Amino acid sequence: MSSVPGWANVNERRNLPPALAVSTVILGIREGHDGGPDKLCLPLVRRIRQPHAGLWALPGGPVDASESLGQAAGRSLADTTGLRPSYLEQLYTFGDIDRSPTHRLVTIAYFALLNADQVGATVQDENVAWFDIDDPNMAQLAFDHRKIVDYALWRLRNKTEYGQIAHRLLGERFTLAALRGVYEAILGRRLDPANFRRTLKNTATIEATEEYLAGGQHRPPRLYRYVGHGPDPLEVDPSQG
Amino acid sequence: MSSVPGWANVNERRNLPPALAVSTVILGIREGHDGGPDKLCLPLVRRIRQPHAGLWALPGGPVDASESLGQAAGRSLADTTGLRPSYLEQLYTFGDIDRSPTHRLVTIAYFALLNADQVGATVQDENVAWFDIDDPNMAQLAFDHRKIVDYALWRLRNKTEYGQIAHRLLGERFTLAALRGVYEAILGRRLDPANFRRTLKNTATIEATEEYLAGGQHRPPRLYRYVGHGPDPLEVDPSQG
DNA sequence: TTCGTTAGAGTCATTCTGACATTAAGTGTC
DNA sequence: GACACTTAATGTCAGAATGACTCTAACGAA
Repeated sequence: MSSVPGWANVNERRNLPPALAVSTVILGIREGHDGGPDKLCLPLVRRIRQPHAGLWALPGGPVDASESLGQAAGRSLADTTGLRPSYLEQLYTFGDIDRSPTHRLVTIAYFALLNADQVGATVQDENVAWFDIDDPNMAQLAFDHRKIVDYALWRLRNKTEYGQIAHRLLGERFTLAALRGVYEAILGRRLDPANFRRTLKNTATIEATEEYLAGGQHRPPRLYRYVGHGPDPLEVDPSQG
Repeated sequence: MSSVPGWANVNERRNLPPALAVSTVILGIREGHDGGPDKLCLPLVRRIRQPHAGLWALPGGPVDASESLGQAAGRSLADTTGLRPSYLEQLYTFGDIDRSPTHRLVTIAYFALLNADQVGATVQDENVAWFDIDDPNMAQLAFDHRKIVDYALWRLRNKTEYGQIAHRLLGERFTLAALRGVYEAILGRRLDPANFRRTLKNTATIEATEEYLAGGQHRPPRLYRYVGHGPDPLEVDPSQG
């Protein structure tokens, strides 16, 4: 993030089009401790340049002339955090005049999901860290990034089809209890295990495998697999990024 | 649309940030003739400059440095068509590299609704015209505007809350039959009048008035009013545009 | 072997939904 | 004025979906 192509300094860019950037809200799931509920969490990067140097911000960067918007989101994410999420979806474009104190900045916000394995493998240092969504440190982020995070959570909770979303927060195979934990973290309330099982069996996007999860304390649960249909019309394929 | 501030020509803008524009899909409702179902329709403007000169396109224009994105959508809409819709919502941002043959163009698409009175009062000339969404002329639009229209229709059909949307396509007061016509046009299928009435009574966002619509051929229907709650977190207020 | 815990299936009452019947209230025709 | 016709509005009923709950199965730990 030291030399930023495409972003001229304030004086140079009078009368030029707005600077264009992408930022990504990356959500992952973290197991609750002491049997508590699972929690949604996300990685933030510390800003090392003005404006808002020192504050935590969403990972992102400027849009390169040679890449599409989705590609820019995927690339800038890999550059700043090393993460390559399995799901990437455009969220909203923020372009109020005064959202940056130094220049006119239009940000296309993306929304990404990471499965549990990827969350665990993340390297953290003093400039990249994970926060629970209810962490007090989340109160003050750079720019209007707090607003962007809130909007991402609102969208997640109002998704009509959780199937896709939930399975992308887990691995390829998962137990129904783990899937229920994801739903509970998103919705913020407990669900009845029996009814949850029945409902999912009717959706036909979840398929039982013949494998069971061994090594637990109690009766080993069956593993399931997601067999959902095609993506939304404008969903991003992160493998192209 | 003759002199477009902010858009340099192709040679000038090598190595500059992408050009930023807004385009708006404005949907209105038109009564079906011969008792047929109501139809969704939208206004298009004919392009008078390259690229794609002569083709029909969504109304829009570049984003001015002094206005927010929503304001740019509202203003460019008034400039090109004279329309001032009662509802404006951001749809999606399109930024593929090759979506314009002459330059890198990022378009923030908006989605607007007009009520029946506003549709009727629109002036049409050879460069501004309304089309039914199933009109064959809609097959070839400038840029990727056909894709934008399709996405707007998909979003409209998948809205969880039709209440707001439907009432903005009608006037302040409306009959249940008119509201049902809007739903049928959006969903593309007939609905049972009795069940439709029952469902709406349970939503509590529609309120009966003491007025009746006179002048019809048959039993005069009661007029209803929309009393919905607040807007979505990021909904645009078009009165600010 | 017993106990504690989770997996998974089943029961039952309530609510929601689609299909359809019935009554109410106006206009136009003879 | 009687009648047919059309739409408005309410009611009924069966099947599906939902929430709360019970019961049995299968493991590890003691």
